[in-house]
Amino acid sequence: MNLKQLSHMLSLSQTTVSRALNGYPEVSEETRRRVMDAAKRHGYRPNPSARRLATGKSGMIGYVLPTGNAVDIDPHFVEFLSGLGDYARSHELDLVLSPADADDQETTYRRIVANRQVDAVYISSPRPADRRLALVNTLGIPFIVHGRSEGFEFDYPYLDIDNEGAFHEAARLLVQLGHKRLALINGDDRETFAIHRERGVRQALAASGLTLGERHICSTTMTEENGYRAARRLLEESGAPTAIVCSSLIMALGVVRAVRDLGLTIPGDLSLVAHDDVFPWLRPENFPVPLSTTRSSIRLAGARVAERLAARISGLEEGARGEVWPVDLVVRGSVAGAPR
Amino acid sequence: MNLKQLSHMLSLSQTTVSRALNGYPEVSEETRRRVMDAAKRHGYRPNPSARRLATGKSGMIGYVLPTGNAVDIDPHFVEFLSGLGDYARSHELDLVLSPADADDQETTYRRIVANRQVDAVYISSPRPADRRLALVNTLGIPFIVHGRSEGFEFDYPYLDIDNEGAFHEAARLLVQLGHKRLALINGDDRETFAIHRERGVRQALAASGLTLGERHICSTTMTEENGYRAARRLLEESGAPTAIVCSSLIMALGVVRAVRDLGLTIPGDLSLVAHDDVFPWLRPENFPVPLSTTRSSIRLAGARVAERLAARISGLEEGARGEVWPVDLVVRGSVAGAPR
DNA sequence: CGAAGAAGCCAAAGCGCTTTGGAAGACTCT
DNA sequence: AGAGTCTTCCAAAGCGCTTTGGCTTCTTCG
Repeated sequence: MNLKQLSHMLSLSQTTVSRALNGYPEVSEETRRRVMDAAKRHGYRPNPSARRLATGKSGMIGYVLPTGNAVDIDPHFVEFLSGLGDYARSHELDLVLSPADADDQETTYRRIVANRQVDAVYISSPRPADRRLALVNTLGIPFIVHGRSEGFEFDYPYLDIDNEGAFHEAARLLVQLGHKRLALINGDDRETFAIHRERGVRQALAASGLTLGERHICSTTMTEENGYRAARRLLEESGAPTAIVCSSLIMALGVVRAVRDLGLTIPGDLSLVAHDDVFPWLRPENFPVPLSTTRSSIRLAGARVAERLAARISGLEEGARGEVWPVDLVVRGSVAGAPR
Repeated sequence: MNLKQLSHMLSLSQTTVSRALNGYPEVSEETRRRVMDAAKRHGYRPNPSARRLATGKSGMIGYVLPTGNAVDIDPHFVEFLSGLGDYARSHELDLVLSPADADDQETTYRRIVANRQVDAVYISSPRPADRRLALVNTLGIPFIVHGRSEGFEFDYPYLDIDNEGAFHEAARLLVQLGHKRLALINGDDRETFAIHRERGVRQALAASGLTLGERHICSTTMTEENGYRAARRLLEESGAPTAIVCSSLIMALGVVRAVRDLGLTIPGDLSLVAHDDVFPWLRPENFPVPLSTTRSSIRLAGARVAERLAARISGLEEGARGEVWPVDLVVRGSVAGAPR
């Protein structure tokens, strides 16, 4: 059942039927009702390929997926996706994943824009002066950044959590508990979120006249193993930290293992706070010692990003609105006063 | 630059240019070269929307993503995706994720097929007599199942690992080590993979005249917490198992925690084997006691599925070929002779 | 009463590609 | 030489929608 047949059946022109269906004003209410009715009765669905060719709109949103043998997709991605799906599902919005060589995403961005494959894209894990951002900005496709970049002349729309504030709070709490030697086990410090977190910790320390020792900061991919290694190194050196702030629950798993291996205890010998993106399959309250966290649901962020992308596509949202979500500090058993 | 302009520029008809570009034989080699050359020089790229409207082919593969408030996407998904991306990237094949209400995926399948949004789909985590399978089979869209179903009249193309064999091996090893009371902490037993694993364990036990006690089998979503709960229940009852086979590394995390909480040790009091899908961020060799596993890279499976989907789209693969990958049993420190 | 304006509809021209059904010329064969 | 067969190309008809420009008909108002 296509437009031609439907309009024939109604003894109307394709123009009128098309307009009736798409809510244009040049058609009487009565006619519109008749058309809508017939369309529903016969289960008419406009052919997206045709609509697309005519309008250039695809009704899909895009994400360029960095891949490569040495590239691992972050497990956070799947939670973000859940949220995105939650929104997209109810709006018949599909997501196109375009895999790209992690070292050359530009080609892919250009392709999906030139081909008009998607109406909008989102960008995640941005870095300072991220080239992708500059690119999509000049390409002129609607976009939203999940996270933030730095060092651009122009503004851009984004959704981020208050990483700096969150880690500031976490560090401040630890300082208040008497800790003088803090360490930060961070994610990849080429990414903005990690920079913000470090900044938050440093500022909290500075506020009490403390500093983050040069050897008291690590930044690596967020795996259990890297968490373990970092913690071991930190804890085995002289002047070991009495508190650690950690960028991910998965790394915290490694920290906990290291602490155990060294015969130490949490929070007796070491206080630990980690960031929790809220995974359904790994919860901080279930750590051997319930883990204090800075918490923010990445899934909700996914839903919000989808919502805003949809709004931008339909022109409801414009400009470079940035949105920063506050982060909860949830105190559990893994923190205590500094040992002496 | 579109076909019209290009053909004008070459003083050829659109027909000829189109055919030259698409490798049809009705065009002389010399003309073809001229056309190819000009196309490359002017960076001509056929408009996919137009091609799509004309041919009905989209050059994309699809996946219906079950979503919902109570639905969590499995973290395995991201690894599978990495593999899929590895292949797809080098073939300019995009993946369309169509989020659907987990309880009504049929509508979405029908939509993407009717709209010809994708050229092929894959189905994951199938259950016995899975309706999605019957559906795509009748809808006539090329597909591949990642995993297997059971109880259908028809054959279908799939890629699966030898779950039954893997768990058979694991259980057999434990039995050989003298364990008489085994337990299985499984995934959701409505899914075929879980059924196969259970079958494998049961058969290994049966071969030695043993059985899997009714209360020695659990099946739940694969989270750390569920692993913990299952293990606690198992280990606190009288007649507790001396060995556990576990369907996921994440659950195994919970098992290890439970063992610790109860003051027991691995492998002294309990031997443990888990299935490892090979996550970059959580590795069995880094468990407190290196974990024995049945190992199979889900990432490689993703790449293979993409490859086969591409083959099916281009007609290189036909029929209902099933492919079952063997699984490695990797023995590490977490297994030992049964305590007495 | 006639002109101007609004409302409601339509025919047809795109969008940019593929594919059908020839047609013209070159070549082979009897 | 004439019939038949390839080879190589082309014009035009789709694919199914949106949108432009215009044409009636009906109101409204001086």
